Amino acid sequence: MAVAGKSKKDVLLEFRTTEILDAARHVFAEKGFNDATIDQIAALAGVAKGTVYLYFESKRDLFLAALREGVLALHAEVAAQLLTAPTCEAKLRAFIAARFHYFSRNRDFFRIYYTEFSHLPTGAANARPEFKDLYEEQATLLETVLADGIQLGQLRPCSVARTARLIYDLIRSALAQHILTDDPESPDLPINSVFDFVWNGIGTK
Amino acid sequence: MAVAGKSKKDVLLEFRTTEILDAARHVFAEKGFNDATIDQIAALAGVAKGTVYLYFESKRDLFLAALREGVLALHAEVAAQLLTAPTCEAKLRAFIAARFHYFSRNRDFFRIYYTEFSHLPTGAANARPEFKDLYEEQATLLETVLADGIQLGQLRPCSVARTARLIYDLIRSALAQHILTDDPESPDLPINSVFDFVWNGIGTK
DNA sequence: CAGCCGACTGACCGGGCGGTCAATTGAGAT
DNA sequence: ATCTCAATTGACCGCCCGGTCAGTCGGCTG
Repeated sequence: MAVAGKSKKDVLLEFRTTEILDAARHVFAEKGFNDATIDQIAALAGVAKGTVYLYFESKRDLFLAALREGVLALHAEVAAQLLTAPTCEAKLRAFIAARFHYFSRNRDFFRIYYTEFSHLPTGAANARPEFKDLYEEQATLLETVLADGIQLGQLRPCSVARTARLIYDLIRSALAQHILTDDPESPDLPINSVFDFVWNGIGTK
Repeated sequence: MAVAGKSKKDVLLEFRTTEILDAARHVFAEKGFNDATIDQIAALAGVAKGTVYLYFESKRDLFLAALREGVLALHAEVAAQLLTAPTCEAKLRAFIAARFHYFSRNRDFFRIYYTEFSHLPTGAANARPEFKDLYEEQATLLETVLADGIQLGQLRPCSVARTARLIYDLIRSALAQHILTDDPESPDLPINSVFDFVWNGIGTK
């Protein structure tokens, strides 16, 4: 049948694509963008170098594809978790927890996400405007939660944009501590620490 | 006199060194380590490429020297400010303010500091153990402030190491927003925002 | 079985840049 | 004026790696 015929080709294509993307994520995570080579990625994926270029335009394109795929999955998961949280406090906690859980399962991805994200604000020549949008999307999600909370009097008034960015980066920082120190510990402790820090600050009353 | 003779040579040496370090900082800040070239740095410093190698062993060595110089100056300034602060609350505020003021005056340096710092926790092949120490030193400073505050009952108990790291990264994040968006605005507003966030959290009460 | 076609291969190319070093310069010393 | 030598120069070298493409392979079709 037509469907099966098409699907057969697609399955192979998707298999190769996944294979290469996984290899890319691993090598990029290990070496960083500049020190990773296409040869290493191809070898890990079990294909020849030329094959990589049948599936991706360039090294940068491959990197961005690996990043994009991960970011989209992350955002989908976070958004889904937010929907199930009733209160503003629960939403904030869900936002933190969802990110911790996702990245605990995708450590290689966290590495490239973390460093790439750090490059963004420098606005260097290697600026990736297409990713500004992906990140903005999440920041906006958090801003909405904050704005609602302030509206309902559950949060102290503050600059929503500024605060959202602070919380966002705070979570990244805590994630780095948790993920990058091959710490197999459950993520529940850091999740609670971060939430408590954000919600209550460090001062007494 | 001997002093003058020696000093004459030293003055030239120091002049060239400074010249090259400033140029390096600017180019590295603009392009990042990999995309910066020694030729660009030499041109900006007004010397030939070979001259750079009379003063620094390698590209990496030059980069580290530029970074180290800035970090040492920063740390000296922060430590000095901390001494003048009587209470734990004042010390925390001084810690934040000193960093904002230093980096406002050294924007090129902030760029390389920021990105280099982001690479550290990834522990990639390009790990720079010598810098772990420089950073640790500051984290320890902050930990001492926190430990004292808890001791005196001015802070809620918490994991000192973990919290110090969170605050440290929070400041970096806020600095990035302030410095990297050619925002000429006075640093006082973000300083207060960060302090308030750290001290009180976002929740009501 | 023959012939076709698209997926895959990997030797090769070219450019870019870190690093070198023989040649040059010029400021004192004699 | 001439010598000396340290500081400086910039043409040059060689490596590395992203990207290419002529050739191979294997499965499907008639």
